Amino acid sequence: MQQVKAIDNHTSSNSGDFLKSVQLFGECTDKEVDLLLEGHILERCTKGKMLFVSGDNAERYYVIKNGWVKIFRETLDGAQAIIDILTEGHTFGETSIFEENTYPYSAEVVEPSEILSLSLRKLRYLIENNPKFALSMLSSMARYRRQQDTEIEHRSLQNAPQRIGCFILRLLPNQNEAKGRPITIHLPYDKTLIASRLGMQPETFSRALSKLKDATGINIKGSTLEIQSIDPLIDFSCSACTSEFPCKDLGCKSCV
Amino acid sequence: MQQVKAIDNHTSSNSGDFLKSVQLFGECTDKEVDLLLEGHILERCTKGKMLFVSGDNAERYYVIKNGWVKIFRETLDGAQAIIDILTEGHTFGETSIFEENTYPYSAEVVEPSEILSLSLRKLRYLIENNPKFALSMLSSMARYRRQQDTEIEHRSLQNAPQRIGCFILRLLPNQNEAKGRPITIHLPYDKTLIASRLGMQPETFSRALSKLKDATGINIKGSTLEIQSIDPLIDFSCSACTSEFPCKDLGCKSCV
DNA sequence: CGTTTGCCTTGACCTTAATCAAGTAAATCT
DNA sequence: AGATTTACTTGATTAAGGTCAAGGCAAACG
Repeated sequence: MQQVKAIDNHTSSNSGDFLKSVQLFGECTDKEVDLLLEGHILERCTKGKMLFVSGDNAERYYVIKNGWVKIFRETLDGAQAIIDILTEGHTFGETSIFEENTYPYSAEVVEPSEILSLSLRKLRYLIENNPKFALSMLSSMARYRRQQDTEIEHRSLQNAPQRIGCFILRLLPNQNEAKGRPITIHLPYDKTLIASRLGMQPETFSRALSKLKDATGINIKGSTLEIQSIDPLIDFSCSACTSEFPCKDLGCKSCV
Repeated sequence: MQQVKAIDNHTSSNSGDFLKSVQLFGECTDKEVDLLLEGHILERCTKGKMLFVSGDNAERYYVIKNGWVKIFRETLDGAQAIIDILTEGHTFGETSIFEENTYPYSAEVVEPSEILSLSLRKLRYLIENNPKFALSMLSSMARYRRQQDTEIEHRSLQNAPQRIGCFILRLLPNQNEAKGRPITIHLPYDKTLIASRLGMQPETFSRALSKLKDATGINIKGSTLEIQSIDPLIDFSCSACTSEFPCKDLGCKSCV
């Protein structure tokens, strides 16, 4: 019993530290974090786990501790529209506070992940009673909104190989430091999924990736990419973009 | 002097009523509305007027009383990415509170419009001091975010004629009442602009519109559309969409 | 009232990406 | 290890939309 409690506390404290590292909760007090964490669940999920389906009744929201989660919707005939694919430090499902308590999209784990789920009720309480937190939340939504604007822009201005190049650049944790030196990166999830994330077919992805290789000199071995310098990638992809590199608006791990 | 003041009050009161009719400000008290309106400017703008350019220092945000405003960004070589085209009751520039006080996009009036501009400082004050208002603002941002999600979805699931059909359906002020009866509508701004709003070339728009005409039996005379029944339009466009008609998420006038 | 301008349409052609169909590589299972 | 599934690649073909060029039409202007 004692032991179980100790473990609980430990877990909770870990999750507390993690929560504070998420931009949205960065300015919360210990007391607030404790409130938010009441009844929290930290789940280790395998690939394929559906967290919720569009239309489900929403009582919880989610924070990704690590891994990747696909946010999407489906038409009646099964075509998927991928809204976003999120990782470490991102939250989802929290806007259901404003949507009659249903989820407006589905969420599926696409790589082994640790996912924290928390009570929407407590989140709502915090928003309603702490103007400062409401401001954090607004700021976080504004950031996401800008990101989606950029997403729409990319779809209309960039072609397939350029979108892939841009996607790769956004995988770099610190784009400025990456300048000029060779890097090896791993694609974070299936190529087929990257393809639909970028709004193209798997075949197109495969071909566009080799065009990108020819154009920028990157090296591809399965899901491992060797990049001698990111400069050619920047030249190739960012020319069709309205913002300069490094792309502030985009969802790399460092700009959660 | 007395007279001028009277006019000012009158104007102010008009704008006050208008502001309260906007969802974002719907729950504001008279006192709050007065605060927001301090130093407001109501400007009658002609087509082509640039309200601000991306990167400009942001001190004011805007509310459209009537007319249409294009929100966009440009690449170095002049290609435009249209983020949105807004009308009556929509606000823009307000997220600059969270963006180091610069506008992340440009705004241009595309049809004769009356535009109200207000102080960002006072908006920020209200957000920081009235949790209820912060909540309204969050709700408004969540609504917009859902709209952008849907926009991304449409770009990937609908083809050109379907996107036009969907655009037309969203012009109807009350989609449910429109069911089954003949309607005449006018395209709200230039076809070329509608084309880029929908992410296609003017030539493609022109051809796609006649495909839509063939498929749904609508009648086109210049910028006037005669629709006997919207049902064929719904069948044609909404089949490639994840939400059922009427499309709740979308920016028709009635869902500001 | 004719001319000009800008907007729109149409036609011909080209590029891109989607689709269809095999084939290969890699991972998982037994 | 061999079998089976899944993910990925490659080739051939097709369709959708983009591009280039020319012409029509209507509103605005002199």
